[in-house]
Amino acid sequence: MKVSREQMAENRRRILDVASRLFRDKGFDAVSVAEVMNAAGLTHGGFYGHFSSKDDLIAHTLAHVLAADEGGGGDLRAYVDAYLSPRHRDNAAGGCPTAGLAAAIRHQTSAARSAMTGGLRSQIDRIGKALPEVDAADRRRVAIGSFAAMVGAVILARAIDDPALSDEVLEQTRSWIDTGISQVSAS
Amino acid sequence: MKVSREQMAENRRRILDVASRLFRDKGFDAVSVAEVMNAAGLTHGGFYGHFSSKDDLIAHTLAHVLAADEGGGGDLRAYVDAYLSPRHRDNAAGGCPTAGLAAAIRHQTSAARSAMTGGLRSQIDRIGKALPEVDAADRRRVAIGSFAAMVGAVILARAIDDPALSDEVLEQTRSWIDTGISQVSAS
DNA sequence: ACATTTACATGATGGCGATCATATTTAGTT
DNA sequence: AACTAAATATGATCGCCATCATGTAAATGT
Repeated sequence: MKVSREQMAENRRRILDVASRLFRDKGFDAVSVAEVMNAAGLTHGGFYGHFSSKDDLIAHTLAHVLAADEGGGGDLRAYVDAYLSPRHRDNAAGGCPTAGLAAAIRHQTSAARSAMTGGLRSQIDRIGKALPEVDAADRRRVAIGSFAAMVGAVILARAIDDPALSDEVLEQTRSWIDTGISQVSAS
Repeated sequence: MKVSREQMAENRRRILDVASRLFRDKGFDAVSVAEVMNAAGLTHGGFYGHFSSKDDLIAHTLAHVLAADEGGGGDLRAYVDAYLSPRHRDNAAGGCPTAGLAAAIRHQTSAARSAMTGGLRSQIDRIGKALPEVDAADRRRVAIGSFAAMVGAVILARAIDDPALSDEVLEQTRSWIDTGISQVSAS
């Protein structure tokens, strides 16, 4: 049955939303097209009316979720703390798409890689701009170094099978970033 | 045809070697059992004489490659430089298994997660011991923070579709680690 | 109202890949 | 030398999944 133009747009949005959660949670390969459609309250048949292929869905999902992901623009200290929290580690489905998906981008189409590159570029810029206390000359280094450490720490913490060591990776990385930032502060 | 006891052991070693390269290069899901066996110069049939399942192969491969990966024990500065080089970024198949596989471990069996955890623990220890110039109180923080940044930077650099930005992520992270380490040095 | 288009549902299809069954050949053993 | 057991090869099987084909009914335009 046909649905209203508006309803269709909402369906598409819901597909992208649930796809972004499922992909972050289980990875691109482990999520089937039918699973995404079911999670969006539809059946698999309508899929190709919205996207030309699963790869196309992946690329659009990345653009969608990276555009929505605007973290790091405000209070950087709070952002880093939340990023390196056990809560974020344990919430891959709703967490940072970079931490959840960046490593898998290597095996995706060039459209997906391009979307991810754009997302990373603006994320690095946002973090740099949120470092007013840091000398301009150091900003880019601090932004990139900190973000790399954050992403790496969350990936490692999620991989580790020992809660104590996993927590320690998060905490020590937070402390390492903290000292790194304050030591290059202009004040 | 049956082969000698010794030949079989060598076959098993070769299976693990090629599997570790293929998995690092293409990811666990994108590599089939038959592909591994062919790369090892065998056919798919003999596989289940060596391993009970693909998951079993993954777990053994991780233990194999993480035991072999002894980087970071010697000159730390050289290790960091090599790790954050374009050469390492472009050589996932032969590169650090943590950078290549850690993010995918979340979706693997507990045996695989356990193998990875052990590998990470010893890697962090090795880096800590390679930091003689750093105060003992700071060693763990520096080791974990640096390693997280290294892993994160390589993952990001591999995800980015723009050579200039990818190179910059590597270089800025190297510089960030450099200043971070020297500023907590005891000397 | 009617015609037409279209979004979605249901139901194939085809290929790939993990795993299993069986045959073959040869290393160990006696 | 003959026997047995084992390692690998060849050839199914079975399920999953991306994609396609077709039906249906409701929305939109006239």
